[in-house]
Amino acid sequence: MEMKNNNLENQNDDMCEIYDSHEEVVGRVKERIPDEAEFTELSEFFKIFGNPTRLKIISLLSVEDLCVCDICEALELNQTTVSNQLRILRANNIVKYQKEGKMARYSLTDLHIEMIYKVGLEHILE
Amino acid sequence: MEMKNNNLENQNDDMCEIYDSHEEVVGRVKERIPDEAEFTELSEFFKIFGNPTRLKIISLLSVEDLCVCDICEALELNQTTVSNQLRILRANNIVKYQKEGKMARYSLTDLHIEMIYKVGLEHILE
DNA sequence: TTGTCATATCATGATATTGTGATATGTTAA
DNA sequence: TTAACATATCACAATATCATGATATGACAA
Repeated sequence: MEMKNNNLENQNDDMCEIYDSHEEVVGRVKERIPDEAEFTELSEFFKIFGNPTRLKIISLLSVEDLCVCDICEALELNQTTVSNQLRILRANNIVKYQKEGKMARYSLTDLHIEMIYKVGLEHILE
Repeated sequence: MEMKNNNLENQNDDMCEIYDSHEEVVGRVKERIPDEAEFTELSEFFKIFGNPTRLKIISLLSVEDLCVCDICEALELNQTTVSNQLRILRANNIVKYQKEGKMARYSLTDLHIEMIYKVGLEHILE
């Protein structure tokens, strides 16, 4: 298709009254988006929300802080699965925990997590 | 480990002054979370945000509506890649489009998308 | 110490997702 | 008609992610 090479030369002007030329538009929007590294980091962050088990954990913790075994019971999942997902959630700064004897009490890192979860839920329910 | 079978019998009471019994807690939080189907749908929805190319498209469209070739140019990606990701974004109700001659002008479906994107960005930048 | 419990880590096969080349569709202009 | 362009779909190899079994760690009780 060789779009890249041709695109700037053969602009069709049939919509210039309504919209700016493509060249102008492209230049303008390019300036206003984050850089590569931030997109990578952000996509890693959102990837965490893209798994039902992790979402369930986030959902539980948005109600109240819980230890691992309570999460296992509430979700009827085995301990390895929950623990593995908690590790991923921890590594991505989505949950934090506090050791209490042999237990580990997990909670959400901050309000952003709850907001994102709730806005998403709102979106799919409407 | 057989946690499931033992858990209800051998509750350790050493934290009952501070926290409710595990049984109570588990019962209570279980009631307050969505059902299986909603978690599946929500995770499919969030999965879309977990890819840098799609995030870039969302980011561009949060600045202004764009046609496919402008997106290709702005992101320096080939047309197939962009078109494929746009299909996924469409299928998941994240972008919509309007045909204008041979062009297709894409925009974000609603404000939820922009909110989620921006809260996420805020989270990783802090 | 030894045992048990709560949790974490490692390894892995099954499955899903990625970007992209090849190709198709549909629109406009000549 | 034919050609050129904008966009969409298909097919696929490379890569990533999943849940889970096996196993390790670390705390407390006996």
